[in-house]
Amino acid sequence: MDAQEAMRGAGMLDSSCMDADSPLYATLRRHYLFSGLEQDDFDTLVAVVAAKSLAKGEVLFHRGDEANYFYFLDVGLVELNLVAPTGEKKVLEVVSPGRTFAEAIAFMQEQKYPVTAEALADSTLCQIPIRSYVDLVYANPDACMRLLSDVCRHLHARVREIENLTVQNARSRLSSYLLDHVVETSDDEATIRLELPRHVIASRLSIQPETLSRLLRNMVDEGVLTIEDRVIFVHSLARLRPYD
Amino acid sequence: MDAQEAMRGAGMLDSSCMDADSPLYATLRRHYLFSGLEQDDFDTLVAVVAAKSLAKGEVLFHRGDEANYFYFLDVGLVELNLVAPTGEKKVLEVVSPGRTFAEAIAFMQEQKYPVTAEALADSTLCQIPIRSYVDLVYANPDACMRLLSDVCRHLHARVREIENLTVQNARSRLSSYLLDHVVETSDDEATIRLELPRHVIASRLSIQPETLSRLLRNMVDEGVLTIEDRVIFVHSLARLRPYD
DNA sequence: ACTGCGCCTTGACCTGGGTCAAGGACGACC
DNA sequence: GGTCGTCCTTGACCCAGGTCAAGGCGCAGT
Repeated sequence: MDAQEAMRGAGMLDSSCMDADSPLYATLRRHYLFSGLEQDDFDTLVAVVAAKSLAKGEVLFHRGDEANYFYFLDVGLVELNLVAPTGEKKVLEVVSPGRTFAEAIAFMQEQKYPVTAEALADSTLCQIPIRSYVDLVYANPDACMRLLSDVCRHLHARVREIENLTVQNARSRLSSYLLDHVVETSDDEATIRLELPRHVIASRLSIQPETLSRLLRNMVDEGVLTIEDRVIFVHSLARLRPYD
Repeated sequence: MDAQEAMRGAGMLDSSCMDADSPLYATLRRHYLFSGLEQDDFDTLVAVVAAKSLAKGEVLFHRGDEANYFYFLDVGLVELNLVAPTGEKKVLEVVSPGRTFAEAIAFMQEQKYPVTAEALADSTLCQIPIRSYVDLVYANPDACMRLLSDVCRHLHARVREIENLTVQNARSRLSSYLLDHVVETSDDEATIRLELPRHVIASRLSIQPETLSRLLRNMVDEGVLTIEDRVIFVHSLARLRPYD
């Protein structure tokens, strides 16, 4: 019990390296941050990669922690957030399976996580030592270029987010969010599936859950959409974005 | 007259390549994006670099323009901004001499400027073909690493900005701005020089000029600081950030 | 000297969205 | 089947900051 508790505290860690025939090995191999690597290089890297599991609500790392690893999410959901001195939390990003996160700190002067990572659901991930990866990249222009483009994409996403926050209001931010999550569309109608709990969505949009609730209510009242639990039917995509 | 007008329209361009003994050549050589390059590589690059000058208010490129160049600012001041469909403008960043900008788009999938660049003062800059630079970097791990760290620094700055916008209010954003612009400090006092017109500062902070004016007024009324045109004397640094 | 034009300040007013408080709906566990 | 916890909704109220309108100040051009 004690031992188990201790492991939970830092997330469970399985140091045994991955098998070359495991599905995870293959998935990782195909990831764009690794696909450019030579087979040998990849194998040396995998040897220092550890599997890790997190229970829902567990924190993987805190903002300001020394950053020695970046992560690949295999199963689950991880949120990257900022916490204000006053205690309020802002969700910057929600990472879904198949994606890496925190790879960008590898090249920052200050080797500290600029965000906090917390599991939104029970999750399993791969912990990749930054140092080892950087060494490989250094010798591999292709990987370097991919990494650059990856980081630039992040940068661009952040610029768009700042735009959302400053030149758009809550309603249009919600519209953008909804449009980004359409699962099926035809003509002027669409179906949307909300994959996250409402309060996480609210934080992503930098509004309060109450406001999110009210905005959705308004849209329903306007006849723009109908809501059935986590599924939303948009009746008029045109009217979803009134002031563009 | 006609010819001059035409040139102004797109900014004046001087295609003659730089002399190896000009001060600008030396400055560029020392810039961290170039200092890692071999002398030969640098010289081939310089051969395709063009000098450009902009009058105050002139736009260098618009958001969405095809991106073939990034820039080094030699003299002047350039603002990077976003314009909302409604016409309001948000200043993302103000570039001062000695800095490069737009280097990050080099590695984005979409080769379009994500922001608009506008001269805040008469400026002269170097126009560097992205393609040529990328080719060099590709062959040069050192330069690649520097570039990565540069882009990551930008990314981190954006994350901090999002934090400012969401978890801090206008007053603390202003405090942060002031603290970032201290020119002289001793004990609990400091002197600050505002290098930019008030309305540009306001936009950087995502507030209206009126609000900026009022916030400064409040601080003066509270006895926290005194203002003399563009110079601000802070009497109590402690009281500048009341709620941290 | 006069006029015009940026740029800043001030006041009066308005509103989007936050805060607080009170439930309702649903599932998990005993 | 209760009861607790989590998540969501709704209503009432409030406030930071935006908007609108009216000057003030400095300086460039004639």
